[in-house]
Amino acid sequence: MPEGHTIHRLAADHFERFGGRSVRASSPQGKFSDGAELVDGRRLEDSEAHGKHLFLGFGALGWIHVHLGLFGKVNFGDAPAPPPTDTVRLRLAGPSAYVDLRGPTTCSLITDGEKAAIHDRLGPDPLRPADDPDRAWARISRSRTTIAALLMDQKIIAGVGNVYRAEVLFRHGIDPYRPGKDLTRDEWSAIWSDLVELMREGVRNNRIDTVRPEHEPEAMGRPPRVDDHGGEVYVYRRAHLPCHVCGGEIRTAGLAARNLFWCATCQQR
DNA sequence: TAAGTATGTTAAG
DNA sequence: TTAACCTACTTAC
Repeated sequence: MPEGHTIHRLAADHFERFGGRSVRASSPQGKFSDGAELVDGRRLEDSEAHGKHLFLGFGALGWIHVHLGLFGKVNFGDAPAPPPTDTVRLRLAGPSAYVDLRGPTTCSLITDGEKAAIHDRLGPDPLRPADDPDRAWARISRSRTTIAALLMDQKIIAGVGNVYRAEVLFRHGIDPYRPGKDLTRDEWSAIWSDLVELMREGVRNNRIDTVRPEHEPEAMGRPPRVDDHGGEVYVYRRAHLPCHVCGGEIRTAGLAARNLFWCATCQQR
């Protein structure tokens, strides 16, 4: 269940378990049999993430490109690997560990050139240290589209999904319906650096936590209310519940085919 | 058993 | 704007 932090964590976890070693590869479900056959016995030489895209490098053979989509899941385990279930698109197995990939939107073998084309159509990623937030600002500051929609557009900024968008807008008191061009440069700088911190912590903990210390359950005298995805949040999936800061009712609405959550009191135009 | 839902994206209309 | 795709889990009947 993937926003960018999940994918960066997966890149690190794959390399930690399989990096520099040859792996056995198979596709029990069948849709990646050709690719798995080519990869089988090769050495994992590199792993990389950009936004929600994962790349596993096998040298001259190319890269396995994985996108989890909405349903994709990855499951690591220790050797010996049990028999795979029939929905496993890709299993990689080494001497000490295995990993199963299920339900991805994309799992294919690509060339360096195809990988470069994917990077080209993605915006800067808060988790890639060299990436430049000004590239996103150039688009946002000229756009009449709402900031909530812009934050989900991977061409503009890569790796932010429905949870981070809702939470970062709350943390900065910005109405999700505000047009991008009405943001100030300072607001954008603050959003970007906040995303860098939040998403790095997301990679470390493998979950999304966005609640500031002073609003944490212990500090507020309320019971911990951890969302299904695993973290403590202000607004995501908290429709009709009281805002942690002002007590007002959290609102929800559809925006760009996804559920948006916000506090109309704390988040102003 | 069926329906509904989910941290996503693309393509068709 | 809508449908389609991929999986697993929860809830309703």
